[in-house]
Amino acid sequence: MEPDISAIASLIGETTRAQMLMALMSGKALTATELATSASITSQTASSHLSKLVDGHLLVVRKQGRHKYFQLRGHEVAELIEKLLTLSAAPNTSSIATGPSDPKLRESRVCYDHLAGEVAVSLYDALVRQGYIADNSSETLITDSGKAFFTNMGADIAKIENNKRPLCKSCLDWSERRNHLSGTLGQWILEDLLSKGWARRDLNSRMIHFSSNGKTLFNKKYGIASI
Amino acid sequence: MEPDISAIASLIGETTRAQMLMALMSGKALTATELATSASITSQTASSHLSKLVDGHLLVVRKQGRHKYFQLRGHEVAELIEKLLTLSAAPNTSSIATGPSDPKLRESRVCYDHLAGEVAVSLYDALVRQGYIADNSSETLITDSGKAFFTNMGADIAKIENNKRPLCKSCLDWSERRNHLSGTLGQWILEDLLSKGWARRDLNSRMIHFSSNGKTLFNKKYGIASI
DNA sequence: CCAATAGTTCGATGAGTATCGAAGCAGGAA
DNA sequence: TTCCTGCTTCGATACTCATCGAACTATTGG
Repeated sequence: MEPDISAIASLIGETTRAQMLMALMSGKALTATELATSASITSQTASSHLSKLVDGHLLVVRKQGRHKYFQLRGHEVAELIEKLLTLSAAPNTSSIATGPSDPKLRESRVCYDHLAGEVAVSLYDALVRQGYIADNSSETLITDSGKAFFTNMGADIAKIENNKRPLCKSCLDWSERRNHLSGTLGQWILEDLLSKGWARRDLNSRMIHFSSNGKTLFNKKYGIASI
Repeated sequence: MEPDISAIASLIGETTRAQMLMALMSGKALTATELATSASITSQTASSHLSKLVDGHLLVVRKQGRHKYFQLRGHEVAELIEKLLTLSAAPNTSSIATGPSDPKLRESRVCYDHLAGEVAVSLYDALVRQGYIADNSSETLITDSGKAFFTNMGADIAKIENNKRPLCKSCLDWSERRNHLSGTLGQWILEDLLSKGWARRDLNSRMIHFSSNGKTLFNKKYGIASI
């Protein structure tokens, strides 16, 4: 028998559940009540939805005291949602025509485990321009000079390369409609800039807030031309 | 506003519509009645579903006389369904535990525009073994000797490479749980072996039937060790 | 022109399910 | 213990939507 794709799709195909999943695209683990309030429903309803999402293997749950922390099951689930995002954003751009309600969200946000938005697209372009990654329109690769560059930045390339997941992967940005960097390297960049204190996650959204100093350093280190 | 992923997901999240989409994963254009019978519903119901799928930009329709031919909108939609397939197949393997009902389907089938199943996995392995493609666990690439090999096979590499779509792309096979070849090269291989008459599409399913002679030639040309 | 086939529209029915109030359970705090 | 909070279970309600019969439009073939 072919697997039944409708089971998983119908889990996502419900507005409130979809809202919860989008909230979890921040990569953070959220409690049941946090997810309930973010989707504007009661805790009873949220509980029902969340158990369905866990049963459907889209979420994992970790119990901690009297709290239950929910998270996306892994990057595979995140990638599925990304694909849905780009397909959802594509056709309506002309018909809805209104810009994004939140310009800050358009500028920089988290896409599960890597950076997205204008900043991420600029970063991608800058890395290509400097020859650290190569985008030959078929696939995205890290170059030798790129490996040297990231090693110099403090990354353990061998470690993050030794993974089933691709090191580099271009991921279509739904707001910019251009490539940004995903994969384990994209993951490292996000973790690195958070640990360096250049930016911090928003508490309640997928947004990323750069400090003005952090933004300057980020642009300088990665050779991004600031306007 | 973030795009609403639930709209598209709910289109797929209905069993009969999902069946129709799976039927269209054969890559062929099918008429409304063909899709209706394949999903065991009346033409009225099918008509309703199909118009929703077209409105949701998952299908395109082409009118020809009194027939309406439906097709997946493009490889992006096919890739979304592939991702759903692998996620759907993954968790239940141990719980359901039964093999695929149709061993022929497991052996070789079409995945929108490329080959899938055991044959496709063997092909992938053979190409890697001979150094025609390189799978460095991060991404899949065609090598120079691979380019020479496929040019010798009659492919116009420059033409199929000059595309927004990746030339090589590994695609996880849901039945084998291993990589097979997708992308424009995977597309070329399928078209080539069909045009050479080594195999033919099944009329009513995603199955691919190799002629015994065609299978021998296929194995020989691509250096696949037959058991 | 008439018959046959492909597909659509409309309306009624029915199944599935999201929602929340009320009650219950469990972990942590006083 | 007693209270408070986070989460779950149960049951009733309401809403969405898949389904099909019946009637209708459009295209092809004689």
